[in-house]
Amino acid sequence: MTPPREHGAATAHVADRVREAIIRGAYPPGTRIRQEELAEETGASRVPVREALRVLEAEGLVTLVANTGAWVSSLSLGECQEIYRVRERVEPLLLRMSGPGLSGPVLDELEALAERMSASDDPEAFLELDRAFHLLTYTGTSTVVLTDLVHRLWNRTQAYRRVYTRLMDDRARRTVHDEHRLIVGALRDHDIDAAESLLAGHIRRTRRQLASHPEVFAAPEEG
Amino acid sequence: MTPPREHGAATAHVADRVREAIIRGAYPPGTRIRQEELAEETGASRVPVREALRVLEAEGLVTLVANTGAWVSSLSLGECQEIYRVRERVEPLLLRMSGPGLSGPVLDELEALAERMSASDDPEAFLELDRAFHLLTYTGTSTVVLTDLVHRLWNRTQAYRRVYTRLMDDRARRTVHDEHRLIVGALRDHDIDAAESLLAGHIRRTRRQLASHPEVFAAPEEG
DNA sequence: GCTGTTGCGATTGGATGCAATGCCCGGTAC
DNA sequence: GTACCGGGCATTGCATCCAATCGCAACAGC
Repeated sequence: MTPPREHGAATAHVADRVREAIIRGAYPPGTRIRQEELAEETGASRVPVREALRVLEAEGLVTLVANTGAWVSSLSLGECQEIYRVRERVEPLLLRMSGPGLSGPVLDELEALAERMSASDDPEAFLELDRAFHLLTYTGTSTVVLTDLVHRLWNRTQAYRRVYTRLMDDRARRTVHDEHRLIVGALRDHDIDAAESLLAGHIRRTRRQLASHPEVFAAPEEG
Repeated sequence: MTPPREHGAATAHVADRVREAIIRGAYPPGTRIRQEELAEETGASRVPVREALRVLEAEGLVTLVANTGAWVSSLSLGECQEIYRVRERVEPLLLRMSGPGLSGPVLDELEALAERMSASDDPEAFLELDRAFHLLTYTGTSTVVLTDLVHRLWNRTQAYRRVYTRLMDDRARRTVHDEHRLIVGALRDHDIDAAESLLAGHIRRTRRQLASHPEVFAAPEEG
């Protein structure tokens, strides 16, 4: 039943699994993570589990307290705004580097994603397609530092986007779809300046909307 | 001789020590890091050493290869340029948030640092004072995400700044000093827009100068 | 002389066991 | 009733031990 994994991959396996679970929403912010549990679930011992937790801590996804335990990181509204402000500055740069490298088929796929998004009204689908859309716009470059940074920023805020998504009204959704279509259009036109500034505005607007919903950051009741 | 450290701090202790050594230049890029050696040096066992290496890997300071070993990370010219481009966008933002929080005494200290820098002509002193200067300009805010990001970007590029510093001629140094003084001036005037754009130009110029010295990124001979 | 191979030593990866710490709960004093 | 204290248990932190892997060097074949 347990496929024999290769030697030297246990830590990465555990980290990948937990990261994925956090992003997927299976482990919401504040969730306690117990080493032994994780070890059992992943079929590893506690040593690679602990290394994985250190990795996730450095990524900002997990918070470790010495001699006490590990929890899925929570963000305050302020910290989340900080991340969005960084994204406002950094993602347009990444888009600038990526845009010229996006092939026709990828642009078609972006358009399709934007279309599917506006067709569906399931918040979880919105969340997933939105993420897929933006991250796909960043696949036109092989820059590693910048791409990695942006992925991390997305990961850290994913849980809060998930909650916020459920609060969006039709008008807010419409605006997002419009912006997405405009961004694809600018990319098609090779108007990278326009794409960059559209994206900056897109993120900035989202940040401000998020700021008007502080209830997103209320710590959920223990249950 | 070995002061009894508190329980639960071994990993952090090892990580701090290695990070400091990398920044100080004691471990240049490409240096092999052996677990047992480190364990002996720090008085810990290999378990916390391995956790520390994972942390440093996530910070980009160390490169781990499974079943093979750990090395101090090297940057290509391209990767370094990437980091500088990120810094160009992100540090002005941090300065914007920090500037209003800088007290009079801190501004005086910044001026003193800039002065000491232009007085000395030792490259190592230049390096250290430059770092101290910029990081001090970021102490006026309690933002944690952004501050941490900027520190990491500085850490990853420190080794290359060290090499480049030795290649700078008088004109290049003069320019740096002038820019530093202008930045302090703008901060004193509470002209945050000016400070931001001066800083962006400062980083951008450095990036371009660095790009014209690709020899900085040549892998040193094995020794 | 050069190339491919095989075995050994060095090093890393992971599991287990024990020590240290913190938390929770019951008890007690006020 | 509340606040403080102490002990047991759950959990984490770390050291030791063993297995897996890699690199290198000696050797055999051509």
